Amino acid sequence: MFRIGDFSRIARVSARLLRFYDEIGLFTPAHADPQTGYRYYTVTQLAQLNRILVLKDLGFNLDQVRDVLSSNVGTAELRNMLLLRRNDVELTLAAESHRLRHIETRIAQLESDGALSAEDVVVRAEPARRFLSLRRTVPSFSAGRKLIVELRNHAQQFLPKRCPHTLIVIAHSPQFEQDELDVEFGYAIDDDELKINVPAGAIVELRELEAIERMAVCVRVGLPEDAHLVTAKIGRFLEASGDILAGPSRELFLQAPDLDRMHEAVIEMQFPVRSHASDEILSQYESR
Amino acid sequence: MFRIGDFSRIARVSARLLRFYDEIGLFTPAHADPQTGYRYYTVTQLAQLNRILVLKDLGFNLDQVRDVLSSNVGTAELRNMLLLRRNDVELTLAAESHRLRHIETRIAQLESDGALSAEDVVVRAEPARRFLSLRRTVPSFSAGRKLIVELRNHAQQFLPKRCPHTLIVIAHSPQFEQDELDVEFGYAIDDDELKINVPAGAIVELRELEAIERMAVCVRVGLPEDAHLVTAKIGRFLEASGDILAGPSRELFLQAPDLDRMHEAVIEMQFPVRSHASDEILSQYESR
DNA sequence: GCTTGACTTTGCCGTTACGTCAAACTGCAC
DNA sequence: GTGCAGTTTGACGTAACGGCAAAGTCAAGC
Repeated sequence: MFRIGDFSRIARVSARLLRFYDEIGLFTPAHADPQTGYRYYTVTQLAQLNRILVLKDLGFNLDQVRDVLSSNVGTAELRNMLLLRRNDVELTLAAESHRLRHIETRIAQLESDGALSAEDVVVRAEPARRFLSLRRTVPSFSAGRKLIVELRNHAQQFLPKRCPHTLIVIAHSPQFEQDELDVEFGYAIDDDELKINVPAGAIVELRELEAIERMAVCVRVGLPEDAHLVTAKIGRFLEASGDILAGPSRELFLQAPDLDRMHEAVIEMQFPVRSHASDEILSQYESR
Repeated sequence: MFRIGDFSRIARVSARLLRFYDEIGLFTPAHADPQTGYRYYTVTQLAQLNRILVLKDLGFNLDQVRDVLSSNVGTAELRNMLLLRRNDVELTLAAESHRLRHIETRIAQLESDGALSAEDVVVRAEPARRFLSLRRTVPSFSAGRKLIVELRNHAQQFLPKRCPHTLIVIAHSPQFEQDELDVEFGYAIDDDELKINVPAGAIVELRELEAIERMAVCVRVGLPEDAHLVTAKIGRFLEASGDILAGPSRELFLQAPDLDRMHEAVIEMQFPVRSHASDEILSQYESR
């Protein structure tokens, strides 16, 4: 029988932690003096404690450790938990190596430019949403603007009064095409539950706007004519980070005023990206 | 000027987070109505917020983000911070891939044995300490036991009354030698500040016991004759985890009673280990 | 038996970066 | 005026502990 101090020195665990584990019922002393409250541990408890530490090392949280130890879980379930853990660790591993590459990008930038550029480009995930849209091939962007009116006219009848929706323009043709632009104008529906019925023959079409796992995003204020500034920024970002474009870009109208006051518009430009190198690094771990 | 809800939707961060950032002074709204307390944000603040998100993405905590943004840090300092971050990320990366290998080891064990074996072997770091010892070559372990008495007799004069110390036995010769055992008996001094003077001619010698980064550890109770059980356990652990032995093993007497009651002793067996595979994985990232 | 110092107890606060209510107040449309 | 969506502050919860303080306990020395 050891008192908590001796036991903590032997087990190389702080006495505070032993008390904590006692408190949460994860690891209770073999004996506790009812008078004084003193905790007494036995050598055989060293093995128990070590089991806890091992499971913790594997990345399980204390609730899971408790479950495993109290044998609430059988072998099969334990195997599943381990497989889940492996998955999690692989994800964090991938995320961390991504992060590492970003950091190195920044260091390189700092050394060449002396400043952080491309600093307002952010990468994030974009969820899937329903999309009520029409798609056309137009000769120019300015011609495309008329499509906004057309979209509004044809879409409004299918949208309930107070249905939140966002105007999104998708550029299906590659950036620097000649004078044939394949663009899609549509409203993204935020409410997933809402029922919308669009007949087959309608001019607008209801489809799913795909989710994008990694979307490089930059906000622009003002006329679409300023878009090239943002494009250049994204270009520098891609160059620096080693990512590549992975799909048609989108323009999301965060704040869309009337057509005659477009310079007050707030537009988020979205570019799906894919990491060129991370696949290799990932396969490292996936191949085991 | 946006109210917090619109701004949060545009920036894709929760309103609660914006209030929190305001509260901690990281990101304050461009304007706040003194009457109502309503927060108002401008489009230009989107860029500021994005800068914050980028730095957070790189793994900086909010204090560091604040420092970087308030330009308390120059370019050189920022570079240093990035280098430090890179180091940290590389460490977590290495730790995670270690963890992944451990998890896979456990899965494999589970699939072959149907149970978790080697479960009470723990790997941890061992700090460097001063070591007051004598080293001999003896024919057998039982002969070695006399060395405990000799050590005590010769070491006591150099140790102050209440100096905490731990008996450690180091097996310098490989595990399964013939009948020549190179062993070292000594006391590890816990108090680093304490001055200890050992003359050059003394039988015991004061040296530094090296720190071990990864020490596989297992606690044993009772006679040294039972040591082979633990050795076998460690062996299985190494086999399963793919680690290899990386130095002389140690026996640390956690609770050393009198010589005639050795069966009550609590002994921690320590085996320095090195990961065979992790070096390759690490070099992956170190080579950039 | 008494003192002293080392040890232990409980309890409360702090950490990080937010999420989750709850009650009260505001803005805006009808 | 009224309803309702939006906003405010505030308090509490998270995971896994570390730190500190006041009070009680143990064992050894006198």
